[in-house]
Amino acid sequence: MGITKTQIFNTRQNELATIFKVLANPARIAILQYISGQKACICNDIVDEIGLAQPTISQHLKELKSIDLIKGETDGKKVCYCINLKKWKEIQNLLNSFFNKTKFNCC
Amino acid sequence: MGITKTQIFNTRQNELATIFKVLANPARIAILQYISGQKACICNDIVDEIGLAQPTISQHLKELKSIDLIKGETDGKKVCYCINLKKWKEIQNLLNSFFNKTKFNCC
DNA sequence: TTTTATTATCGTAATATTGCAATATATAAA
DNA sequence: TTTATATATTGCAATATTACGATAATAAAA
Repeated sequence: MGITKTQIFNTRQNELATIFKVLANPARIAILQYISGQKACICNDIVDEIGLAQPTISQHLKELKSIDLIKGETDGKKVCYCINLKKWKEIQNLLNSFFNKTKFNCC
Repeated sequence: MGITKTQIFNTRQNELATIFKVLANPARIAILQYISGQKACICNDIVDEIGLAQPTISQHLKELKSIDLIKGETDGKKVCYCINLKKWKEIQNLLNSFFNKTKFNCC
């Protein structure tokens, strides 16, 4: 036990949970907010801005990439991280659809 | 180490992360969807519906209650759980605000 | 009061997450 | 080629989460 029983839930429920899980960390929220406010998005700037160690930031970026929320473009020895606008809107729509589908039949 | 460094993030970032964390589990997604589709929301029905043990469901309900997403009304020896409409919309607005504030200056 | 039914809490095992030091990798500069 | 810089990966310790059996608490029914 201790592991989430994904088998007993449907694809959409697991997909939603995965998206929420990626967003469920203040460092990743801060990274998204920082990236979105920059013209050039350089990873080391994020390390300076957020105040976590470089490997930690790198790991958070990897998790954000895992659902395509950001994309990293290699530019020499630097990597430019940016919001993936298409996926961003897609996820916003998915979450709104979840919130809107909920009806209020009781209480 | 191992603990999220909430001190280095602002209140809004931590609040968003907390909300996302509560939603970051397929069982809790399924519970919310089930509750929202019922006229009378009885905890034991949820146990039968979801397929997790009663203590596990009880714990998930507690987490959903922790951010006021649902409210439980005692009715004899049963408890009627319902979506808290006010908070539900509040959270939807908060998330949309987060998604909309993000600008796309690069890439 | 005793029994039964419903939900909550406690304790615990298994697994996941967070964060960092050390190190690896990759590319540019010297 | 060697050195310096930027980012990724590995390994590990601390903590958090998930799930459930056992049990407690509460209230209706007998």
